[in-house]
Formats: sequence, C-alpha cells, structure tokens
Amino acid sequence: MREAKRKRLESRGWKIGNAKDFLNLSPEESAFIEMKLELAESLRAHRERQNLTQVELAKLVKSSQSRVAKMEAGDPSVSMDLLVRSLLALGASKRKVVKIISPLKRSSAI
Amino acid sequence: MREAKRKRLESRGWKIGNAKDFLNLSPEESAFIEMKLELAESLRAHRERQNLTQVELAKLVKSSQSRVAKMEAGDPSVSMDLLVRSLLALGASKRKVVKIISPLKRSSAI
DNA sequence: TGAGTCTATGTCCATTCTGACATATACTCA
DNA sequence: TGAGTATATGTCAGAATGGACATAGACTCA
Repeated sequence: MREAKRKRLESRGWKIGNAKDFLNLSPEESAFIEMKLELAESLRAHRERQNLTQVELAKLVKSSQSRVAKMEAGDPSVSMDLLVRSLLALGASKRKVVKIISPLKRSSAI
Repeated sequence: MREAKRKRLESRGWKIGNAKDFLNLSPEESAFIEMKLELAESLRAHRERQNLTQVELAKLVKSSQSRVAKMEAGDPSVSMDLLVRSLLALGASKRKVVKIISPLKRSSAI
C-alpha cells in the first residue's frame, strides 16, 4: 500500500509536469511509464468518443468499472497488456455514436 | 499445463501460417497475439544485432536465460509488459515500440 | 569423442495483476 | 432536497506472470 501509493503519485507527476527526472527513473522506465499513460489517455478518449460509460466498457472487456477507472487513471496496478487489450476491444466495438443522434435517425448509424 | 501448451501451439500456428481462424480466436485476441509475436521477433533481432547472448540480455534486464528464451519464443507466459521493457532496455526507441503496440492507430479503427 | 557454448522447455514458488465488491465523490434534474 | 448516474479509490482472494533452477538439444572445435 505504501509502494502502490508512491507509484501512483509518480505517475500523476509524469502526467502533469512530464519532468525528466521527477524521481530517480531510468530512461527506459520513464519511457515505459509514458507509454502506459499515453495508452491510458487514448483509452479514455476512444471510450468517450463512442459515448460509452466505464461500466459499458467494463462489460465489453469483461472487467469491472473500477478497473476501467484505474486503467484510465494510469494506475500502476494495471498492465500494458490490459490497456492494449481494452483498446483493441474498443476499436473492434461496433457500438457507435448513436446515442446522441438516435432521436433523429434510429439505428441507421452504422 | 494443458492450457499453456495449447496456447503455445496456437502462437506457433499464428507465426507460421498466420491463418485468420486457425482456432476460435476473436479478431482482438488474434491482433493481440500478433503484436506479441512482433515484439518477440523484434526483441530477438535487436539482441542478435548487438551480438548478445540470451544470458547477457537476461543479465541486462535482470531476468534469466530461460525467460528470455520464452520471450523470444512468444510463450504465452510472458506479458507484453516484459517484452516492451526488454526492448527498451535493448535501446529500442519508444517510437518504434509504440508503432508495434498502438492498436487503434495501425488498424484504422477510429 | 568430449568439452564448451548457446538456446529451448518444464517446473516451482514468489510477486504482480485482476475482477469484484464496498464506498465515496461529483454532477444533474425534478 | 433527494434520487439517479458516472467516476474514483481502497481492499482482497484468486489468477497470471516472473525469476530461478534443472535439464535437454544443437552446434562447434580440438
């Protein structure tokens, strides 16, 4: 719990300041964290783009809302595997932007 | 042990034939496996280009020869995290790695 | 032939990650 | 106000993955 919290804070630090040497991280470690954060942001962006809630995405990837929240928060407890899998699931998802437009044209939206 | 072997064979199958529906894998699962195999190949390529043995690479990434062998073999027991970390440790650029694992950019799905 | 080197495979136990649950916060709307 | 909905955070038991070890196979060289 100590370590977990520290790591989470570190991630946040990266997200905001993006300082090179925020803490004693090797270049590879930094690159790895940055990649995970990019995936996390991308995940949120794509989810919102498709007007899905975290609960819906969770169902889509057979996970839970809380884990989706952690994915998007760049929580250190989520693996790159899970992030990538989720992105793939979102990409393959055929549920579209229908929700907003549906009153006008029902169902036609792809 | 049963399941593990099955998955390993599947991976091999993909590597060779790259048949779409070799076994009942969803498109996302297939894409994910293919990504891991690309990372695995890339890892071996990088290592060999630098004339390192598996033992030396293992030392570099604080792992063991057997695990390196499994990484390069695309064994299902190795995570994408480990593959990416190892590639970065070998000096692969973040950009290059992202190119392999960033799903939605390459598959055009939104 | 046999020793040396490199890689592959199986197994074990410890560490890490995951889904699920509980709970809290924030926002909207009536 | 309070109910409804969406997201955030903590926790934990079980699943997935990790390093290490043993061992086998393939190859070279003397």
